Amino acid sequence: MSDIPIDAPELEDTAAERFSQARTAQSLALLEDYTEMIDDLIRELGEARITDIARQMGVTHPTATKAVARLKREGLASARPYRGVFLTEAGIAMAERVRLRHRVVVDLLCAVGVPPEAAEIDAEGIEHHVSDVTLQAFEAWLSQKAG
Amino acid sequence: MSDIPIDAPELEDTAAERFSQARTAQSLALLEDYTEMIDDLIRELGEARITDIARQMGVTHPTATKAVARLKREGLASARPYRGVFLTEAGIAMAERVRLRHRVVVDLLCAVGVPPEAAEIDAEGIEHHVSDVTLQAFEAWLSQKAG
DNA sequence: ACAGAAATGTAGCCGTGTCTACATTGAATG
DNA sequence: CATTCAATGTAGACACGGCTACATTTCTGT
Ligand SMILES: [Mn+2]
Ligand SMILES: [Mn+2]
Ligand SMILES: [Mn+2]
Ligand SMILES: [Mn+2]
Repeated sequence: MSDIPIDAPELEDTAAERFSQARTAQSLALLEDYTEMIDDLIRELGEARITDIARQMGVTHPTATKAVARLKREGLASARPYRGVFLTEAGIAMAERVRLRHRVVVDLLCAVGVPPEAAEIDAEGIEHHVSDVTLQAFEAWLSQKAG
Repeated sequence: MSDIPIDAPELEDTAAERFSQARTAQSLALLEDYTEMIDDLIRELGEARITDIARQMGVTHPTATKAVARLKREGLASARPYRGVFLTEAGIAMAERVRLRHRVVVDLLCAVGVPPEAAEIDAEGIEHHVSDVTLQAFEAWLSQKAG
């Protein structure tokens, strides 16, 4: 690196980096959705059971079990057989971060005229691809618009 | 359906639908990125070779080959051994649709103050989760802002 | 306390997307 | 024309995320 030949094409080389970053973001999406949603369940019901997690995600219970196994493997959750699922500190942190992003994305979509129903649906996918700098820009724009 | 019990919780049932739609959108993301990018290559270089496709996507050439196989299977591309890859009518249509969405998303992000570099990166993931109604809202908002 | 129902666990299948390693083909160079 | 190298094909491994089917455990109502 730092070896950028003068006049090199190199125009396209950045595309690979974009796609790569999008793939990385996507690989985190499932973890983000599960942590946020498990946190929701704990807040609302006092616990997060596999059945509820599965229903909430729209998947079967073995799929939810596998996802929780991955959460545990990545240090985001803890669970013991036949007991509810709990989030670690890291899991709670991820849940809160993703909840904030979800809300801000929905707010921004609504603010530019997207119907709330569509905003809520699209935000579920968009949120995972909003970088910190973009999130800050959204927040700044929203507060400037309101204030 | 049409059997909505009065006072039912049912609040959470919509979440599953959101997640499900996000998963569907994601399953199309790879096809969209490849069609758009192959179309770009054909425009710029006159042909889309596996090596170029792979470099552009930031993957190895067997990965690109498999992706092209899926494009063919889904009727979006055609290719014969040791020849370049071509898009079908459906593939070209998808490429153009996705290119429009990409551009509109970047424009909107920039318009609300996201730095162009970040806008370009984030748009690569966001574009796949922008529904038609949201796209229209973006376009309306942008043209209203400009006009 | 017990039987039945509900929840959870587990095994194993499939499709996808990534990779490495190796085989084959095509193109360029002398 | 022969050699060599780049491009392409192909095989096979792995991780992931979805599913069905079946086993086990826990909860619940009588
Ligand atoms: Mn989401
Ligand atoms: Mn969300
Ligand atoms: Mn993309
Ligand atoms: Mn794009």
